Amino acid sequence: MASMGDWEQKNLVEELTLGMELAKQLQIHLNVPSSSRETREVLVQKILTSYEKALSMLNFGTSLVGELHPVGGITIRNSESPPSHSGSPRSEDSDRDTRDERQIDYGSSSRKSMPRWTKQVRVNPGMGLEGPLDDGFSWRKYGQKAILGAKYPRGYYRCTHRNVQGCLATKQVQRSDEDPTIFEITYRGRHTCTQASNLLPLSQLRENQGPSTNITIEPQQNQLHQENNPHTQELLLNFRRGLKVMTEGSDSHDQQSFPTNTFQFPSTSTVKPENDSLFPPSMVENSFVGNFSPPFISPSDSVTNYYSVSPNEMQHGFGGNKNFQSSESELTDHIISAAASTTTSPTVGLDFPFGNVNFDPNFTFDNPGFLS
DNA sequence: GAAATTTGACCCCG
DNA sequence: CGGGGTCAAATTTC
Repeated sequence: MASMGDWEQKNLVEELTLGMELAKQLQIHLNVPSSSRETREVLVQKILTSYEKALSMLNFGTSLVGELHPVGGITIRNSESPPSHSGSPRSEDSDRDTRDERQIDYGSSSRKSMPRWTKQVRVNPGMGLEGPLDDGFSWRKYGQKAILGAKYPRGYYRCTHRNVQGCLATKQVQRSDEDPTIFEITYRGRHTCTQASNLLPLSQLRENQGPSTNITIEPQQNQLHQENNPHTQELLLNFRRGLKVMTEGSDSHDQQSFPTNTFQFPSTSTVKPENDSLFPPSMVENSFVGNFSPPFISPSDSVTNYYSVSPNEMQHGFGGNKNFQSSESELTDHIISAAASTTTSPTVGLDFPFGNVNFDPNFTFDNPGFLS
């Protein structure tokens, strides 16, 4: 594992460098009248992706979005204006893009304590559906129900590969009463399926993987707080690149233990509009999967956090160890909401979770060459 | 014909 | 008891 640190770091540097290059390109484009807006946006997008990825690399161990209390309690972050369905119609029209906010809550629940987080996505009819529509996973609808007080029915989806791979991830899509453009998508459980299609990193992985298998992710029990913050997950997803992950917990808890998982990634999405949706699948969903912060990251020595991403998940951790949380059952209800994008770039499809990403304060780049 | 969706029944929990 | 979630048979779609 130690070797990985370098590897990660190297990647981080590369990623940031890439971001810088992209920014330069954008700069150039800004001065070139002929460059299309699209081109610029593409660049912006790439830049964002690059940074997100970089952040995700360092973010792992510490950050959760905002600050979750290490142990429990409820945290609410950045609650921009929650979609005020009821109250005043969102007067802010400034941002029409798909904005999303989400809240997570680690489930208190019972048996399957799986983490659960909600994302609200707003889709603009006008725009292309560029949004993050795809979370990359394939979902199969297994139910729809009218919910009390809600005008629109709620759709229930589960991972298509559930039977085959035991992927327990599910999501619920509920359209907001008044603003049909807003969809609240609640994800439960992480994907364990391997529908990888775009595993870019594969090549890298191979090289790196030592004796062991390539990306292996084992369920890890994070006994720490819950680190899986959706943001991170999202980040991960967004870049569909995986890194590697190592985890230590080897014991699998209740749920199924997937032997080693490889990360999964989304690539195809098969989301379809449900009957209640007015829009095409433009709505999105995103899912991610877990990540966590490996226990091995020490706060003090920052840099070495290598980390990896695995959009995979470990599903234990949350519920699995009830011990750590038993004392406060509440901790399960962390809620984080993030508002992401600012009014800028209406057309950016990605939402980015930035706003809340925290760096590890201690983090330092050892690498002198970093961003040189 | 296989796979996905629809939809009412069924189940669990508060 | 009722709401919310899931199952599963029927049906539709590919």
